Amino acid sequence: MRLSKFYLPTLKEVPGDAQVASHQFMLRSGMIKQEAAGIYAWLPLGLRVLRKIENIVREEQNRAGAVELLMPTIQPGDLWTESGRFDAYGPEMLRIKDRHGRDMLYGPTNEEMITDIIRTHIKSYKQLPQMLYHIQWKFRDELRPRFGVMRGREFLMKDTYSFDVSEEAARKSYLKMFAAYLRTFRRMGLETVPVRADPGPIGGDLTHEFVVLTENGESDVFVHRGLVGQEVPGSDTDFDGDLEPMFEKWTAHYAATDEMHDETEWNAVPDEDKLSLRGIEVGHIFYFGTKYSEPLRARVQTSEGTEVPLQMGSYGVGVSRLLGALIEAHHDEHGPKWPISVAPFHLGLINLKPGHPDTDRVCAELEKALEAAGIEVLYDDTVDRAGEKFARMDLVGVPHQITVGPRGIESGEVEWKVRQKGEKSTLPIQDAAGQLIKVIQSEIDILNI
RNA sequence: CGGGGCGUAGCGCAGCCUGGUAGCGCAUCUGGUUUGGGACCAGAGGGUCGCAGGUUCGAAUCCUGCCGCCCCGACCA
Repeated sequence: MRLSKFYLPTLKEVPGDAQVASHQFMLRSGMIKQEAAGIYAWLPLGLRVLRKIENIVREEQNRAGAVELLMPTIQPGDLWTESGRFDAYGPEMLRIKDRHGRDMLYGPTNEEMITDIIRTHIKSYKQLPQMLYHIQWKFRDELRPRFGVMRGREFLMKDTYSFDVSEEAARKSYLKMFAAYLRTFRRMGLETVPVRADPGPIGGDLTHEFVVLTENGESDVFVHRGLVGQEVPGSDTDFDGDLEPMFEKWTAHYAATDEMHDETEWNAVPDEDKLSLRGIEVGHIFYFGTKYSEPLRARVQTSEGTEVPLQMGSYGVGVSRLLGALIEAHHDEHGPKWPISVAPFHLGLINLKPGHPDTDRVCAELEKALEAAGIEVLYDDTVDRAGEKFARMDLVGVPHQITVGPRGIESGEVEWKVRQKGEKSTLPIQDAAGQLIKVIQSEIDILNI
């Protein structure tokens, strides 16, 4: 991608109303533009990252056996009256009336609708289990949106719903998602910890939050050190197999958010194993039994011929929130440091002297060779000053950056900077592309667990 | 929703107290000098001063109402 043809409105100054690093960088690097409190337009750069995150989430859902569908953002109020949540949900739910005066709403979640979709066609235990998900925009009219996309009112969420005939079967579905989430976040270069969670308005007894540990997250988290840095389930995981050992391993130690914190249990943890940090919740999984299937009359016949309500669970990932969480977890004073799997571009190519024939030629050749190998290149072909180009590339946060100028060409070299490490070195022009392809490809492979 | 603050050019802000028809920095455009880590000189364009009403000869400035946005708290993916 040539920068001269890309819409990348970067800002030198920090917008006044952005408090946290991730919000500031997202605005400054031209990823998003605020349109109202908690409502953002996704500019080209931001959308690239959003899509990458979305795709990782999608791949891992598919791997775990969930099937994608797409439900509407606007829902009829009827379904929510049926479940009793039309009144129970409160002012967080954006209610709308259509031209006929019918109650409609912008969906804050989809338990009712998915149950409606399932109940129409699923009548037998033989059709179970079912696990469906979609990645769709949600709206929750928060009292106080803040921190940019980390607490927006409109946000992109992946929500999965599982349907089983029995509690034991439902637990298996729950564990599939538990494993899928560990893989999903790790593939984005995030360290998350599953913590005991508050069921909240969705309800249920078996529930975990997946929390990214950072310095300035939203909530306090109390975690046993033993949970950090454990190996996540591999790509060879048999999701239909026994996931209990995995689950035990990840829930063996104490981990809770402040609202579920138990001082007595916490005090039993040896001091040297206590990690008291801030966390950002990026996923939340629930098993809630028949909470919705009962009122919505979603039932199946068992092998004994009796009729039972479906056992359900729901599983959410804050896709848009992950952008904020990722920047909070990986940045320095100049900008984000994107893990390669979610970076908007793999590599930034800086042409120090556009118009200089040799420099232009070398840049074009590098761009072509890299892109042919599947490397996503942001080629800065503008006539801006060098300093501005470097600062802007840092703001974009590309993992790798190469700089090409007449001086380097004379000595047959290009400068190569690795953002994560802040290291600079040089590469011979002749095999610069080849080496970069190898390095980037291996980095991609490392995260592609 | 309780408490606090702020709305003036794309962004960051001054001017408001003490009314006289809008300014600074960055960004943008033109010309020139520069050019290897956020340049310099000269010039230019861009604003119904959040909206509505009131006071006044005259309102960004004073008064009233409304809207929007931000912060703290309560609440939450």
